[in-house]
Amino acid sequence: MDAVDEKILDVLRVDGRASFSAIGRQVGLSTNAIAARVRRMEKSGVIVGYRVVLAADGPESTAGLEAFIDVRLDPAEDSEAFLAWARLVPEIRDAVHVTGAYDYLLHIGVRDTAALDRLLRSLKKQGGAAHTQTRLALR
Amino acid sequence: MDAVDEKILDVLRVDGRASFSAIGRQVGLSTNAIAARVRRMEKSGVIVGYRVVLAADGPESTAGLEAFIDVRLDPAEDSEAFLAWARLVPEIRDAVHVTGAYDYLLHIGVRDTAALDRLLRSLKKQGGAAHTQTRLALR
DNA sequence: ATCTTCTCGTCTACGGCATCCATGCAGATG
DNA sequence: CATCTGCATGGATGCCGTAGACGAGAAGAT
Repeated sequence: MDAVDEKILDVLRVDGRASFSAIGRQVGLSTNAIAARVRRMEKSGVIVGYRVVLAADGPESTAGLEAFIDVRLDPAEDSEAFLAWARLVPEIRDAVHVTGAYDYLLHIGVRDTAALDRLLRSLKKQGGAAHTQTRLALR
Repeated sequence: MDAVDEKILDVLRVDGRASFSAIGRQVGLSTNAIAARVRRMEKSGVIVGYRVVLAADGPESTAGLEAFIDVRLDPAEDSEAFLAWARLVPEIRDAVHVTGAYDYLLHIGVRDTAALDRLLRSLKKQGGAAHTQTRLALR
């Protein structure tokens, strides 16, 4: 993580699909050097992933519904894998491993109850949640 | 925005750098068809952009101890008064009125367990909490 | 029914991009 | 001094993205 890596991240923050050669032109390095650096940051965990930003379900923009979801994972599910998955779901603002009867506490923002329903389904199907409990925010 | 577009977005939500041909393989369309659909969604504003997701962007990295406290208020306690009190306590990052068995969910950050103990005491004495349940964050 | 037109897909060709491998070059280490 | 390691470049190769030509199906007018 040096100044060049920061420059690369600056580019990727604005355009997550920027090609390695385009990044290279901006920071003054070859395509290969950029690819190697990005690979390294992906492996070391600095870069968690990439995601599309949508107008429809941005966390703040149209979050009509805010909620907290307690999640108990399936015993077979890997905790790290769940966290990695959760970070890539735009509706999930934050996911925290906590003590108590449940494993994770999720802070989420969705547009409506239909979106909440979809999120809960994918939590069980793709996230590996064995049991969930949802509490709506009433702010 | 039909079912195919949704499928494309599902892929891009998980991997914002997925190639058009890779998406095409998953949804059963040609590279060209995917590119055209993505272009259309970008132009129409459904897709705002693409961002890299960094590990360092978490809201964390501050206090030594982070926790979530479920609070059930004394029936005599006024909800608004509790909120007003909570806002003045620096350790309380956020207080949200929620549905469920408890009234409020507090997100707090303290230096150590001693500070947590002090906070819990004042919650009951000055905050008017009838019952609390604390879950430590394990990040 | 036929023709027009619009939409949305595939197929093909070509230029650009990513990847693999070889290489050069500094600085640290024996 | 020799060598190892990290990090860059440059070239070869194959995949990806783009653009244009073309076909299939739906809707509407004559």
